[in-house]
Amino acid sequence: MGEPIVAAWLSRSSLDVAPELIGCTLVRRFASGEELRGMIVETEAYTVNDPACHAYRRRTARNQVMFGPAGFSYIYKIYGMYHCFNVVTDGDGIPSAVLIRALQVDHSLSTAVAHIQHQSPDKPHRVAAGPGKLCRWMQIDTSLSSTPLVPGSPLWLEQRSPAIQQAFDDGTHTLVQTTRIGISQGTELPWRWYLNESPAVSRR
DNA sequence: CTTCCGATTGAA
DNA sequence: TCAATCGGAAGG
Repeated sequence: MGEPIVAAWLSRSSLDVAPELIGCTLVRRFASGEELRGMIVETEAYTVNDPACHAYRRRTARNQVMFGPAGFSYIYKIYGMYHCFNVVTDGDGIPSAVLIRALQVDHSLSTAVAHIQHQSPDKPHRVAAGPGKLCRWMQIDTSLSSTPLVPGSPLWLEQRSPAIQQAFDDGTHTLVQTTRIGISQGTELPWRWYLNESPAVSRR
């Protein structure tokens, strides 16, 4: 277990938070007490005055949580069959979020039940290599939207471990910054980041 | 109300 | 390259 990420740390521009979330851990906790973990290896930032942001046009029932304070989940259904998980960032009244696009899973930490529940055609290291895939693997759906990201909740975040931070510091881990995927507006904005050394990045 | 289409994925 | 599949958002 790492140090929990608190709302204050997320209360900054999504453009600052998104790259810093790489190497951090997303934790999914079930009512049974079972937990699934994955290291974040790919993120995208969405912010104000960003035509690709769901909150660009107006406040709606779906995107309202993005208008509130940082530290909550924003989860939506896409293409009628997948879900996407976001972390709400920045101050109250500033709609912005970071889309978590891929997790690197350490299968030695996964429990037997978790293995049974995720039947995926992919190789094990790719089970969470994409925003829709990570939600499928962690069993995340819209019922978990607007959840506070704090320990003991169904979802929370943990800071980079000392070992991971060291890997960034000594250059073993490097970040790639590029343009976002799957959008039709704001395509020129370089607001996607991924861990170059990870095999779990959705797309390069 | 009706129409359109998407912050995706996996198969052809 | 393209279909699956459906809820939210836009348009009339």
